[in-house]
Amino acid sequence: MNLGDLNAQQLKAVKTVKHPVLVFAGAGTGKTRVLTYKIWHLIKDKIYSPNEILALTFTNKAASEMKERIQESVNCDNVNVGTFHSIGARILRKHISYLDDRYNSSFTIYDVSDQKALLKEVREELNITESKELNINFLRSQLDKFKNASMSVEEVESKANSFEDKKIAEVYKRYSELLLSNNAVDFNDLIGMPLKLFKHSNALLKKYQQLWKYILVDEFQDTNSPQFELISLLGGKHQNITVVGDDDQSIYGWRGANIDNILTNFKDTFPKAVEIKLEKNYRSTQRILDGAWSVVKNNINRAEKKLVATKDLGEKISLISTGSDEDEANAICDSIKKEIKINKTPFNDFAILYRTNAQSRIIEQTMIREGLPYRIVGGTKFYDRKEVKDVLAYLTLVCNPNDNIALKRIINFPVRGIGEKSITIFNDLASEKGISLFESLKSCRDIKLRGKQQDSIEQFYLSINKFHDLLETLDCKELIRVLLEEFNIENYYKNNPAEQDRYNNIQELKSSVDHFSEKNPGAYLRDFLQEIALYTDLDGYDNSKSHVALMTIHTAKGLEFPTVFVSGLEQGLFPLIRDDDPSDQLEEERRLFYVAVTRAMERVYLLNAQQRRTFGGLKRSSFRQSDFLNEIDKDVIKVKPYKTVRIKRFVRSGGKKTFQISRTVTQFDDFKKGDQVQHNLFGVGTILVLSGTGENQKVGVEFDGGLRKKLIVKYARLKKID
DNA sequence: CTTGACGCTGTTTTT
DNA sequence: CAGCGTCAAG
Repeated sequence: MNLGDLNAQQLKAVKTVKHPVLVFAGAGTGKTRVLTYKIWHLIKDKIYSPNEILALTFTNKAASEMKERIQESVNCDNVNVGTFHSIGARILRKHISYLDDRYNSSFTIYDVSDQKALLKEVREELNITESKELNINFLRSQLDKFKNASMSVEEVESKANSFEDKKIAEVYKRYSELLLSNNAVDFNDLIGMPLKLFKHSNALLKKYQQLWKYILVDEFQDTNSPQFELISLLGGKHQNITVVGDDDQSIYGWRGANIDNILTNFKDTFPKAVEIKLEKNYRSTQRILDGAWSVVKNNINRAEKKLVATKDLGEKISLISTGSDEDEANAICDSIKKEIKINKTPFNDFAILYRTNAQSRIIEQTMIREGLPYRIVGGTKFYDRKEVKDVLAYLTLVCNPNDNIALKRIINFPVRGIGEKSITIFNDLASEKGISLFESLKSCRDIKLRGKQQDSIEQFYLSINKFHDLLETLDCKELIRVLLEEFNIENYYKNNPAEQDRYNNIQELKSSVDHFSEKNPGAYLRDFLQEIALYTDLDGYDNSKSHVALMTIHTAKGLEFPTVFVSGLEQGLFPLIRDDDPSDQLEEERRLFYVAVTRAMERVYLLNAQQRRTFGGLKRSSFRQSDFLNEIDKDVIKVKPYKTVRIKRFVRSGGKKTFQISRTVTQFDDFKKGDQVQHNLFGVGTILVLSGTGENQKVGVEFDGGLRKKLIVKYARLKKID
């Protein structure tokens, strides 16, 4: 590393230390570079020592990449780099009981499905299971809203006027009580509770202000109000804070991200802030940037800026309109094959992006049929699988016996003959005695149950307790093995031929525990559980493998690919608009489009379909093309005609003559007569004759200077010049 | 208490 | 097309 590697603006961002710094860093302008160079600079020039630096990111992937780069450059691993949520969890592990002494450091982090399970209980308790309006998803979104706005239960209660609002307030209250008695927190609490901690204890705040003397924040445009408040508190005293972000890439408004944090709030809170704009783009061609900009510039709420490419103009953006989602997928696969044929591009140069996860299905099927290797990043996560969650619930309960959600999940798995009725009995007993549900299992002998049930409950209770006592002495690696054995979980799957996938997933879980335990010697089981709770599928994504990457645009943020396909450019899908849309939602969709296009280094394909199957093929809906395609600068677009021809082949089966659609051939000719082409050796030429198609296409070319050559497209590295 | 069949409903994006 | 809840039968 060398400060000479940086351009003037980057250098200024790195060297400005004694002021708050706000860096507007457009896509591909070296945002991560500025952050890592700055940390390197702070450490190397002994301005701060590594453990005095706190760097916050939004994804684990960004955090570990930054860690790695710091490790390489200054060879130290004690810089505090982490996601907001993981740093929050770390603070809570130390101090959570200060907030309420019924909490302890073994608390569980609830994910969405745990939250839903808890809300289900609340709905039953409050007798609102009949209400369609107060459904679980709605309630969850309300709780999210409250917590993103740092509203306490009391505040919500006092503002509730209508019957419905009062019910929602009741839900919030009961939900919070149950979290407490379960010794559990939700995702929002990982930010909200440390914030509360610092607000309540000035001594603690001071301690952390002295501990973390320099703060850096990545993707600052994605911060929500509690996150902004948290860094304002931590950095407010010493004012040593650098935030880096791009308002054009703010795409998490629905999660509470407040774009005003980067546009105005930072400058209001830190009036001495130095503002720096990075507008030199090192990633994309000028046409790609122009195309992306021509759409996002229609937003009203944005800071005025325009990226300049350091690369040349590049190729035009291709627009392919197809008749159906199947054809869209075909067009993508054909285009990939063609690029591979002509340019010898490896598979991992391509990314296929979409607005919703549901779109991946048809593309995936087509990729399989065409024999193209692919990898879906994100979507349903490994740790969300039922069997994996079951085992995790065992581990969770062992760590935190107060966790009723975990307990209920496994009390009858594998089957112990304990149903709803028995649980109610234990529940009553627990509230009568004022003990946890788990503790109430101890008294199973005093309860009207069949002897067999009593035996199995007693066994269950004693075993969980035993593992709980072993937590400190047994390594996670061994613990999971003994546990799987003791509760007969592994055999349950192993002996059932229909459950082999699940058995394999359990094996994979075991190896992920091993991996964790080797990477973090001496770590507790609860640390593993925390890592999993904050894990996303992106974290395991390795783009060095030769696969085409399929993911949502949200997941793709921060990544780059030579060639990017953006599918589903249809009004209603992208932009995805609902009936009750607030107008600023369209602006966020535009930013999402901007993010999608600026992932590309060399080539962009925009695709849409007139008809698309929804609800797994049951319904077919028609769409008109996306408004974004009207907004985009026509000069950077090249419309590619595309049509498919289905070949019907007659087959005989059992005397009956039927036909099959054997293959979809796409008329997507690679070269036409008269095309201008570029050859590595022979230079520029014109195509005179053509023969064969697809794999075997041959061309006769006359190159400048009169040289005539006959070439096989597959081997000649011909490039078409637009 | 468990199992299986059936009908309903919902599709944004994720730490 | 799921994933859920409900219901009836074993």
